[in-house]
Amino acid sequence: MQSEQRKKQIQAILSEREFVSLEALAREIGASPSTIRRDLIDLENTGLLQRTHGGARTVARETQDEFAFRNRLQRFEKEKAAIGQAAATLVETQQCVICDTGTTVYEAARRLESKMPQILTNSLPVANLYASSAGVELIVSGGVLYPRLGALVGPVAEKFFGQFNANLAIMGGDGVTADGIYNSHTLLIDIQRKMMDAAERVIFCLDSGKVGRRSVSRLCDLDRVDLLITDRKASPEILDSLRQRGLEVETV
Amino acid sequence: MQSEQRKKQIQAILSEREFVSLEALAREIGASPSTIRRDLIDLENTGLLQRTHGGARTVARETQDEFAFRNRLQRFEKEKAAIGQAAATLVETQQCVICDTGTTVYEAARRLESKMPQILTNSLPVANLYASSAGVELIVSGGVLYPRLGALVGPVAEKFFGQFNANLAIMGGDGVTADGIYNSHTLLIDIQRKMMDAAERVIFCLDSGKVGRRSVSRLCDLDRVDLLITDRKASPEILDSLRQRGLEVETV
DNA sequence: ATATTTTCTGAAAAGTTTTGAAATAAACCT
DNA sequence: AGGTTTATTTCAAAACTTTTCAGAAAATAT
Repeated sequence: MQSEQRKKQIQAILSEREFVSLEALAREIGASPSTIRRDLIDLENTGLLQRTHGGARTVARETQDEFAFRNRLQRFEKEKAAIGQAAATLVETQQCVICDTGTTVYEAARRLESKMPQILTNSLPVANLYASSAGVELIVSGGVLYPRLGALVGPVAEKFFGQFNANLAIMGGDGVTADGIYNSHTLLIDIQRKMMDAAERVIFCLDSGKVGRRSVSRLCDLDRVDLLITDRKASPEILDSLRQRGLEVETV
Repeated sequence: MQSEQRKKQIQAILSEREFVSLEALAREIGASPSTIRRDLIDLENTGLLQRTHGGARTVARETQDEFAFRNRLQRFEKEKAAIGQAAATLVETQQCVICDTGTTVYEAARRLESKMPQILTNSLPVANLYASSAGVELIVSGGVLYPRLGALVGPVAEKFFGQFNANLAIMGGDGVTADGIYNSHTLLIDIQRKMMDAAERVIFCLDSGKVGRRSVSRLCDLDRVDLLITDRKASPEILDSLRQRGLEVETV
């Protein structure tokens, strides 16, 4: 059997188990340990696995699923998509839009291509959306990458949003009550405030699971928000209480 | 049987399996190994498959190519990987490394995980590498996304690299002669200079196709470079002329 | 239609790369 | 520390490629 074929087989085996011993590989593939070892060296050099004593293991990150957040997209998937769609229609051609991190904002961002917008973002997933599209001008804030979210955080990101002015900010969060908007990621809060300061109009996109909920950190009062978009499953009582506080609410 | 007919058959076979041995092809098609081999050479030259020892494989592997730049990775693929590997070994644990844009630098960057480095970069592909890896601290420069390269450019990116100090800069380019390093992407030049200023040690990774070549813009003199890593196919005469100018050159 | 040139094919010789085994060195475990 | 397991190095055999060449097939010219 040829080297290419063997390497493919090794990768297939490693995609199922996390670790394989050299001995097991040699047995399963039917080649000598020396040969397998050489294959492993090659595969390690191309970054496809990690060699260990006695075998090999998968390299830590899964190159397939870019972001852990992709998985979270499952919950309220349809609702998030509808909210995103509604937010995207509020953007006019060639406007400058700030896009926050989070799945719902991501759903909005991916529907903006036809508007030829200028997008300011600290979200790596959003940046990747338009990485090979010439129609959208995408400006990425700098910052330290916060792995779980794919968000750029820290002083560099914060300063970035202090420099610009935008027509619109499409924001996300983890909860909203009559007391204000909440977010569980404390690192993001200061950046989100700067985003809101920089935008003429602030829109929050929160699925119904977040309406009426609080989270660790309070981001802002409701009067800092121009529009909340959520879905029809949200409790009407709570939405009423928000409207009474002067917040414009749209349900989709 | 005609050559065109055989080639069509080879492609049909390869569209089903990912790899075929020469022997199997010769048997299935009913031609001598010599003939099949010549067909494979032709098909490889037109980029329709990749020849290997003992057979051929489809070229369309790595379905995850998020970026157009991935396609360019085909040329000098092995050389770039080897150069990247060599550059990665120069990084010590927990060092701070600046990673430029470009495929060769990308190959180096993806081999840094075990070094637990702090990476500063304006390359979106590099950022994505460690988007869900906690072991690497990744700091992304801000900037306007230049779609074709996945690079962040402009004053934000330039200023970013002016703020930091790093142990090492792993750089790419489009050409090197005794007159200096060249790059065809003018937008990147100013940023690259800032990267080099910020690093204690500057390493350029250029495959042999770029040795002895010039390009539109001159990036810097050779004395700004601490080490050039290239592959063995590079012309020895030109490498000698570079060494005579005091440049340290490593071939892999 | 026939002769001549050109291209293509398959086989053999010469040169590389790859492989598995043995010897040596390093790493791991208790 | 001592014993065991795993890696690295080394080397000859095997497998594969490239080169070369003569004959067959195809194309072109006469």
